[in-house]
Formats: sequence, C-alpha cells, structure tokens
Amino acid sequence: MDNPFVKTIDIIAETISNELKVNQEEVFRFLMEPVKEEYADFSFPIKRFLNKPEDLIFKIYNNLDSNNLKLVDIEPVSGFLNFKFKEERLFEKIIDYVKNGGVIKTKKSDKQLTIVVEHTSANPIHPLHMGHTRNTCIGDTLSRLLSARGHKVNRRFYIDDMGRQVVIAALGFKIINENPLELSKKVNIKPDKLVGWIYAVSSTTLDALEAKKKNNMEEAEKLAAVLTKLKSQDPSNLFDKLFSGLSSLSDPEKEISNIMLNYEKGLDPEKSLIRSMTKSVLNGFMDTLNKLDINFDNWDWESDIVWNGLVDNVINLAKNNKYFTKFKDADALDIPSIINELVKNDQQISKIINLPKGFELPPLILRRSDGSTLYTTRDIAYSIYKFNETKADKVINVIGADQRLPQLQIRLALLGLGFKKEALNLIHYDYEIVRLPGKSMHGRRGEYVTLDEVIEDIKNKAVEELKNRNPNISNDSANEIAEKIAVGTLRFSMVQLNSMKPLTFDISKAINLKENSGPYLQYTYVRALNILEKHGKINYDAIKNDTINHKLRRSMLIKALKFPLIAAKAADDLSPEDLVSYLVSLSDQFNQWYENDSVIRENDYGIKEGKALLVELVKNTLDEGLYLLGIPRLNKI
RNA sequence: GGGCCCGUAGCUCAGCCAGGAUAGAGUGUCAGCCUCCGGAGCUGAAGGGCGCGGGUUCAAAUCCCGCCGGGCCCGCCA
Repeated sequence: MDNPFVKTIDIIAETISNELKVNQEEVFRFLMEPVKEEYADFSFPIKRFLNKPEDLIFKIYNNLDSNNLKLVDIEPVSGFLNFKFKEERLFEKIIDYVKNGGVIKTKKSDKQLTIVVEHTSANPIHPLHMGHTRNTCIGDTLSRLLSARGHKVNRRFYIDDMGRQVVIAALGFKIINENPLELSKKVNIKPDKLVGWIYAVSSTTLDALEAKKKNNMEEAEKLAAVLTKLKSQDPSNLFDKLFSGLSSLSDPEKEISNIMLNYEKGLDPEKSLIRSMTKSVLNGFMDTLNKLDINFDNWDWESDIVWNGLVDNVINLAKNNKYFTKFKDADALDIPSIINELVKNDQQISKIINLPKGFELPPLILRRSDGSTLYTTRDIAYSIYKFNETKADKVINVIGADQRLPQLQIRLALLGLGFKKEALNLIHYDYEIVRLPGKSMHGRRGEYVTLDEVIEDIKNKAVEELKNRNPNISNDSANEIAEKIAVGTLRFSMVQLNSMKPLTFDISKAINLKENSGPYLQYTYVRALNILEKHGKINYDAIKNDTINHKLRRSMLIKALKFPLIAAKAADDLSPEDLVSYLVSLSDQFNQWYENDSVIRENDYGIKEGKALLVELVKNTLDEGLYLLGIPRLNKI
C-alpha cells in the first residue's frame, strides 16, 4: 500500500512534469514550502512556466480523482499554485494506511545506485580527535541517508600508512624496541593514544634537532617546551630512551627514507612493524567509532594498493597516454592539455568538473625522479579501485575543503587517463574545519583533544545534569543515558551546520539544555513515547476523522507526513542539515501541541484515539529521523 | 600575485545553486505559565532589510561586475 500523502504529491508532480514538459526532478525541486503556513501545504511557482494555469489545475484534479485521491484543494495565488490538503479526507486515508501496517519512511529513489562513501580516513598515528569528528559524522550520516533512499552504500576507510608521518612513528618504536600492541597492554593505555604520544615525541624531537642544526634557536626553544610537556605525559619511562635514541642518529633523514623505501617494497622488519603499529591504532579507532555507532564495510590499506601493483598500472597507463609528459625530469600528466582538450570544449564536463576561473594548474607529477610514488598517484589508483571493486555508480569522498585542489587534480587525471565515467562521478564532499574555542590542534606536537575525551566530557556534564533533575537516579542508569546524550549532542552538532561554514564546537554550549540540540530531539522523542505508553494500544477503528479539524493537530499531521520527501531531498542534495532542521521544527510543533491539547485527558474517545495516532506518527518519524542522524533514541531521560 | 569558500537580528544559523507571496528559526533580553500526558517545555514582546558600491530585471538576500573583512589552497609533503 502506498503512502497516500506521498502518492498524492507524486501524482501532482508527475502531472505538472508531463504538462509543462519539465522533468520530475525539477518539479520536485520547485515544489516548495510556502513562506507562511496559512498559504498552503505545498506551493509551486507556476508563473515561471505558465500564465494561465487553469488547464493544468483541471488535469491535476482529474489525475488525482482517477487514483481515488481527491485530497487536495488547488488555488492559484500571485504566481503560485497553492496545494492545501483536505484534512479530514487525508486523515481518513492515513488511518487506513497505518492500520494496515504503513510506516513513515524515507521515499525510495527510482534509480537505485551503488554508492561508495569514503570518510574519516584519519592518519593512523594518533587517536581520532575533534579535527576528524565532523568528517566522521557527516560521512556516516550521508551513508545512512543514501541507504535509506534505497541506494546500495559501501562505506570505506582509507588507511594512509605510506606517509612520512607513519614512518616517523615507526622509527620511534624501532628505537625503543617495543611492539606497539604489547606495550599498550603493558602500560595500560589505549593503543592509539600511545602511538600518538610516541609520534609526537619523535616528530618534535626530530624537528628540534633540525632546528638546532640550522641554528634556529627560537624554534628550538619552542620545541623544547613542547618536549617538556610531552615528557610529563610519559606513560612508562619511555621518553629518555626515545629522545636519546633519536638524538644519537647520525642521519635521521636517511633512516626515515630507508624505512619508507623498504615499506614501499613490502620488506620486513619494516613491514611487520608498521602493520602492527597501524593495526593497533585502528583498534583504537574502532573502539571510538563504536561509541558513535559508526561502522565501515571495508578498510583499505594504501600499502595494499601499491603492493598489488595498482599504482604501477596507473603509471603504465599514463606512459602510454597522450597526456604523459616529463616535468623537471619526473613522470607527469599534462593537466593543462587535459583541461584544454577535454574540459573546456565540453559543456557537460565543464559543468561537473567546475574549474576555478583563470587558474593555471601545473602538470601533475606521478612519480618522483627517484622512482617513488606520490600520495596523489596512489589516490588515483585507489579511486579507480573503489569504482571497480563495487561496480560503483558514484564515489563520495568526505575530505576537508583544504584538499580541493588535489581532489580536482585527481578528477582531471582520471579524465585524461580515459576514466571519464569515474572522473564525473567522483564527488568531493568538502567541509570546513572544526575549531575548539581557545585551543589549537597540532597532531605533530601531540596537541589535540581526542574524540574519546570529548565524549567523556559531555557525558560527565550530562550525568551531573541528570542527577540534578532526578536525585534518585541510579549511577548505572545515569551513565547509560548520559552516554547516549553525549553521542546525540556530538552527532547533532557536527551535521546541523552547512558543511561550508567553519564550525566552532563549544562543549558548554552544545550541552546547554536550552538550545536546540541533540538532547532536545531526544527529549521530545521520550515525551512521545511516554504518552503512547500511558495511552496503550490505539484503537484505529474508533478514530474520528474530525480529530484533525483543529489547527495544531492539522499542522502536526502535515509536518510529520512530509518526512519521506524531506529525507529524500536531504539524501539527494547530500545535505543532512536539512533533515536536522526539519526534525527540530517537527519537535517544536509537537511540544507546542503537547502544551495545548492533552491526549490522555481527552474525554471524547474517538478523538483521543485520533490524537494518539498523531503522537504515534510523530514518534515514528523521530525514530526514523534520529536513526538517520545516528542520534541514539532514549526511552527515558 | 592568483584561485576557492564564508560574510543575513546581540549571538548561532535557514533562505542564495534553480530571482518572485509582508526576509525566517533558535538563542540571548524583557514580561508571563507548574491543581500539567515529565518545565531539557509553553505563551507573548522588542530586535535585522541581508558586508559595501554599481549593474541586469516588471521583480535581487538570491544573477553579473568591482571593492572590504575573515578562512583556506597554490611542493618531486600527506
């Protein structure tokens, strides 16, 4: 059975689409919320298409009629077609729908695609920190939205284990001669945190030695202060050993490049050291991600991409490609020619690739003159791999806005190498950085607030608040609820804002109970649950249709019924923030209604059951909406 | 030097891509609401003309041009 509300809108959109010869997606885009609720439930700006809409209106009525869905009044007003549902008829259909097991779910897409979402992909050398949080939450929410929309979603984490940073951390472990995972157990510190500390000490020490060598005393002093601080965090008398070991190296750079070269070749002992170190960090990541209920389908090792020959394949392809060139002796792709020949002449391509105006991109170097590969080259190989492995229609990379240029280069390189479909369907979902008020983050110096710590902080505040409100609450239940509140707070804050705006995460504000926030939604959900629990099973057959003949109830109904379309649009536009603001506004309406129109104390039985149905619709909508945002649902607070 | 992003009520933001209905929320401020289905709630008031200046249009917060302020990016780093 179709959702009668959604079906009605579908028929309207279809008719408009056929009559105006505009495609349906476009119609849905224009089918909008009126400025004022009184005007209509939906509006369509007809004036941009037609001056005399009478025939169209007639056709719409006809089509609705033949589908037995005479549920709306249509009125042309100042350039708009205003659609207003006849509430009693609509309600009657909805009662029937729900009675027969109908639910309010995201409207499925007509085209079901396979979509890869790559997100988080943090460097495996320190714990996940606030800098990664936005990426993680956005990536997971997008995955949930797209999946609810009916697409097959494949979530991937790219393990960047071939960078210099990993090698520096590995060098640290080599010097103290310890196995990362065993050491972590021995000193009882989370593995990612331990590796983060070793990395920070190693990296800072090396920089300090370098600064001294260059006689840059100011810098050396600054770094010495960082080292003093790091020493104070020493988990188990490791600092001196590490520091003196690094200081006694005659040529640290050579040491680093040896490890790097050997690892790129897959040789031991470098291979087993780096792999085990990286795995121990990944264990820490998974532990943190579990708290947020975030999972991945695949964990891809950058080193595997290299060892399996995929990077060599790219280089070979390039060598036989017309855009292959040499740039200062290194193997490169002639990006300017790719732009001139493949992008600029093609409207479709240039619309999707969206080049910066008048910006000269240099050739893209694929391989250093010493024969080693670069991150971007490996990412080209990985991009092709992501498409091939899952036969994906689209690949979405959630990566910071600072990576725009390299991401653009990858698309252009793919285009030049003949991977047109891949180039046009590789989407860089970019976002601006997250700041913590008054704190700066430097991974290399061990300066960051970890995600674990943030969750713990919010949780502690929530426990305090819960005990304030309810002094009799048990520790266990306070802890359990607080943890869910913490996750809800964090996930809400990370996706509620347009991703292009820099986000300052202020813990004290996020937990501030008077602001619209995750806990507000969770609280509203609990309210709805409580009413339903008190009310008991709903007798659908007893419901009076005229329950809905009431302003607040009517707008609540319409609001809740819009969910399938709102979630669908949020998925298509990749804008979770639209779903967030919808859920907040649904909650606002529900709370407003709640204060003004009691369900439990309603005397008229038929109306009481009707009101209970409304509560159930709101509860189900919040249920689904909160799930999509990864905000835990509570049954008490 | 060039490119990209952001700039809307005291504060945090929707609306801009696809120009049209009196520019919307929340928060904060002020004034009210606990014989109530849990007040993390509700009711009401004050508060901006959309960074600045031009242009296009019957119509501009939305499109174009030029400025200003803030952030980011322009490596044989990742």
